[in-house]
Amino acid sequence: MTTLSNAHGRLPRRATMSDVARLAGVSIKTVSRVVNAEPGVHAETAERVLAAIERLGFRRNIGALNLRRGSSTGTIGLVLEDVANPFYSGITRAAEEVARRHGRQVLTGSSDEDPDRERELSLEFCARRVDGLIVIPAGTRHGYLVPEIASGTPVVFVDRPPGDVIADTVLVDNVTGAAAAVTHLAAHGHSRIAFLGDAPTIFTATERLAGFREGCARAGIPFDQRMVAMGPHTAETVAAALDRTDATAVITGNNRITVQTLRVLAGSARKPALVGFDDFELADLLDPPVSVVSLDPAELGKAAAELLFARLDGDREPPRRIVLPVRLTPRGSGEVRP
Amino acid sequence: MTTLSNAHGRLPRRATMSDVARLAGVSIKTVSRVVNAEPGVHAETAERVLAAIERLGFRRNIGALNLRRGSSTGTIGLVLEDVANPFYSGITRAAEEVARRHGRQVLTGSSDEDPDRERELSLEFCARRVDGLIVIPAGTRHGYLVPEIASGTPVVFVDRPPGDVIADTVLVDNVTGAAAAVTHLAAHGHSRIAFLGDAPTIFTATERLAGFREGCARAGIPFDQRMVAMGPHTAETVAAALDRTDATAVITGNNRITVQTLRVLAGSARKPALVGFDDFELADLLDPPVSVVSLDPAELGKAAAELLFARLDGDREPPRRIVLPVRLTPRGSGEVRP
DNA sequence: TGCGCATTGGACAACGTTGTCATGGTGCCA
DNA sequence: TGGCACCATGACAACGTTGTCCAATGCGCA
Repeated sequence: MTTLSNAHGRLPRRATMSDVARLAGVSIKTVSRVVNAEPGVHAETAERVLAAIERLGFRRNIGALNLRRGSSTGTIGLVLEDVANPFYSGITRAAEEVARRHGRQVLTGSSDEDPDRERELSLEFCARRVDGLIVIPAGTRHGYLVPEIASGTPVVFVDRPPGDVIADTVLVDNVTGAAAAVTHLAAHGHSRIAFLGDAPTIFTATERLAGFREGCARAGIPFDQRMVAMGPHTAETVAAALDRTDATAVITGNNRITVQTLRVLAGSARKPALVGFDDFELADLLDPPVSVVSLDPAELGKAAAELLFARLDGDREPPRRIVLPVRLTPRGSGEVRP
Repeated sequence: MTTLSNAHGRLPRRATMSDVARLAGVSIKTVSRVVNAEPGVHAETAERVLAAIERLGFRRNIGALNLRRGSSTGTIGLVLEDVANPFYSGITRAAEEVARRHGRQVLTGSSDEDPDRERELSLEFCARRVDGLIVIPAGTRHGYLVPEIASGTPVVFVDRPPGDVIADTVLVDNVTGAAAAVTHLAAHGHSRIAFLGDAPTIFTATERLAGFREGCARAGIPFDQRMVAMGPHTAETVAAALDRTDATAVITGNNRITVQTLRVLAGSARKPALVGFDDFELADLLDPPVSVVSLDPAELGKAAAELLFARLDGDREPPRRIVLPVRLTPRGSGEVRP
């Protein structure tokens, strides 16, 4: 049992090849050869070097290696809104997985929907010379990335498209999904359907609203602005929106809003039909089980990362826009009769 | 609208200070001065340099900077089990937050409970010269980190203690928590209580089992090995365990098992009382609402990161072991009568 | 005119590593 | 014994940056 601490004080300096070389009585280059398992080192010498490495706890400095080799840093950057949100952590995990297969590690950062923070994170990642960048945009202006991409750092945008530039983007089919939700509810007899969406500054929010309108039109339901409440949402705004309408059904614009709404409804006598955008754990165990329009976030993350690595592998086609289909999963909450 | 791509082919090289200097007609050092806002550069010269920087899309290479300065790389590493699990992504977010306050960025990696992967990730982070490491151990042997810590990379273990070394650790009070769950159930008249825990190789699993035994003893319930099923768990193993016992109440050992159990129970006529370890979103909206023993993962992440940064700020005290209290949150599922 | 001084710019080394090339020693064969 | 190939090892430069130091220029002032 070893005690891991520096209670003795004085911050030590990490051993370098130079230290190892001195201890082993060889040149730096020989140490390098041993570390890289290059041939041409006498077995006995290698032995001595390895002993010195062990003794000093030497570990090769990857930063210096990257500088010297001028090659990949073996990292990619991932800028998202909030890792603690299961939607984004699902994306993170999938991206991490793909990165691992390609021998890369992942730098993550949460922007909290703050465009400045998104920019700051992205640019700092670039300054660290990540091999590529996956960005879930918080802002609507991404010109700041032009020089980065021009300099060879591929960028893939996920879930929302970039503003004022054209670049690789992976989206989900928000419009079709929201329209499908309306169609589903209409098929169950609903005609007074409320839509609780996120802030209109957020791409997915307006897309889903557009899908809602489209669905209403197709179902012959006149669009009524009073049935729409865009976020950001708190329990109060959700409650107020529901009180304001006589809706028999509600479509919620993302997983956070769905949860807010479920909480509000739990404390209310009203039981409108409900279809949420984004799936969430236990949705099937609620009473009634919550119907959702969803896509596995892992698919988004995977698609984005694979697109990124295709670029890193030399894909020079014009920017792609991938739109992943969503799936309506009826579970009960959308079938409640008016 | 700019198209961000390299459709023209040929991977470009990033501009360096040397390129900027050539374009601006000055020496490299002058560029450095401008970039670092050092005094002693004629305004007009600085202007030229800035123009060149802009034109070339130059961004200072942080790797080279760190090498030269020999200082901090401005990163910390976080090795966890699975970012997609809300418990760990909560820790991640909190650690990220603290890191941000200290001007650091976070490298994350999921070990998937694989000790080799944990080791690989940790050592690679060290090779990248992270300023510190936060590890949620998958394995039980951590001697491999001794040289790293001796070389000045502080390491903090979270949620589970390290094996065969003594180091900074942040845990939760698993024993007390599990015992409290038993006490709670006993107070509601239960004496046949099952415990579904994770694999006994996992520290928290055995601790919680110990707490379970302690709680039984205190409540005067004879401990019965047949009431215990340790994981890993699937829907089948959970169902089998429940079928095998005549338990009127169940304690589940972590958030995954709780969810598995809820699913199994949803398809069953039995409605045992239930107390889960770890809170989870919507636990309060299930029917009945699920009682839990829990701690906000953010508190764990925050405590760990703060301990790490205390070390980085020069704290040389002997290794600390912080045990955070857990809280029993009765919500209904634990009150079901036998 | 000569001197000191402030201002501005540049040469050079170094961070830790590896690629290129050179060197010294050994063994083999004619 | 001379020539040669080969093995093991090392010297040096370079990656991109900054810290240290020195040089050149221009100014004020005696």
